[in-house]
Amino acid sequence: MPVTVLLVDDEPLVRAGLRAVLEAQPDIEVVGEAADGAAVIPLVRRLRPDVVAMDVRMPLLDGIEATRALLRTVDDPPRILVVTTFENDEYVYEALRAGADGFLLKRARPAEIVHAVRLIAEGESLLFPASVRQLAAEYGDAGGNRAARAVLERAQLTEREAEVLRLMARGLSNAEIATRLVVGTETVKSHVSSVLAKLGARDRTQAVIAAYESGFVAPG
Amino acid sequence: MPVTVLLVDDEPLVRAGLRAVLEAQPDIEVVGEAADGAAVIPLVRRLRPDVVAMDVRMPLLDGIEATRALLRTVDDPPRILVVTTFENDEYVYEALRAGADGFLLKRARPAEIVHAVRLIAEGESLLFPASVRQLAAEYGDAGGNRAARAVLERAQLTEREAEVLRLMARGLSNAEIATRLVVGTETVKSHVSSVLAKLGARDRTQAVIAAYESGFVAPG
DNA sequence: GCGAGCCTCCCCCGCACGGGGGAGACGATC
DNA sequence: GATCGTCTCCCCCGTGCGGGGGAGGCTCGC
Repeated sequence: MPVTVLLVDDEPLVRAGLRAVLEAQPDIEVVGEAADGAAVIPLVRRLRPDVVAMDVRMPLLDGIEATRALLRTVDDPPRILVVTTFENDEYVYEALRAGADGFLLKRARPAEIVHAVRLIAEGESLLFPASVRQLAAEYGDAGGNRAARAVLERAQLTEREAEVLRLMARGLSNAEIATRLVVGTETVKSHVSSVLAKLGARDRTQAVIAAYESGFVAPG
Repeated sequence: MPVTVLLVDDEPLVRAGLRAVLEAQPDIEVVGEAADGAAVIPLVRRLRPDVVAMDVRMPLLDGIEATRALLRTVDDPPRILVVTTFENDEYVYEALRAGADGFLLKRARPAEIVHAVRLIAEGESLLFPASVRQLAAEYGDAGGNRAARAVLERAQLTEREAEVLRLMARGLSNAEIATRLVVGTETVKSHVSSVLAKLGARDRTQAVIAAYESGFVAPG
């Protein structure tokens, strides 16, 4: 069964673009569109999409409020992928706090967009978009850590996972962490994988960066 | 030809211990001992050791001053390995600033001591002793970043290496860094290796940690 | 002119890492 | 009692990573 997607954006052009990109994939199906946040809830109830790709900045009801409303009022709500134009849009972080599962730049390449939808649909997070952070930093991002903070708030690491992340952030290898925690390396790998998935990090380096950026660990 | 080592420590017991550990190695030779910093310079001139393993806290002339004096007055000075009892000894960081090449805990296991001497002799740095940082953190290290700061001061990264480290600290892979810098991945690997060597880091994760701890990159 | 340092690229190679599965044990919750 | 989440451990497998070499071209300073 294909991944079903509902597009929510006030610009028809963007909706058309997303539709074209996504429908080119055999395993992704765009089941509906909405032009503003207010129309989302009834549509979700009727169409039951797996993923809602939602713009943040919209008239009437913005992406943040729409996200809150969705999660509050709909049973078994869809996964929410926030779409934004700007790499350092504080609305995005608000949306993540509200419960969105990931975010995506409109200028992303088609392959990235497709990848993001698939990941989100699989229940993964998409919270460490390196490209976003790079761009943000290049443009003098003064609040990049807001994103990371939102990440860890939403990450919901278990106690053990948090412990593992702390040790990763001290530079320990999986084997060293295993020794330290008196468990097998396979166990550590399992925890590390969970941490990476929850943070949306690709590798341990990115996870450690997220830990620093979020204040989960602090220099000094 | 073996690595020649001069031991400098005011405690005979420590000297004897280091000698026993080091001389057990076929490729390491202890060529002399000194009980305080003042005796070091003439001994170094006469014995020309590859490595001086030097205590920091000594009567008359401490390890910091002895290090400064050595580097100032001796041509082709030996590599200096600072030996310390305490994991968070600010004298050590002073010594690193003065020009020491690495530091070592007295409580380290023999294999680690041997390893440290060999590394130092080969011209490598030993500036990211994870064990030290771990212990320091466990004991409530409030100034652990002093060590890291000293590291980067001494690391003497080239412009390119610094650039690569910055990108590593943004979570980029070697391939991504290569694309960004418009060079080959082999080139990036070469720079990364240099960075790791200069920082005494074992892998990119540790390098990124050092970057954060030193303030080379900052969260937010 | 010549060397030193830097940047660039190349080779081989071992291994830790991370993805993708699964599975048993335990406690809490329903 | 059944279910869920967590923690634990296991398998296979591809590959990015890092160590170990080397080498050519460039600029700078002696």
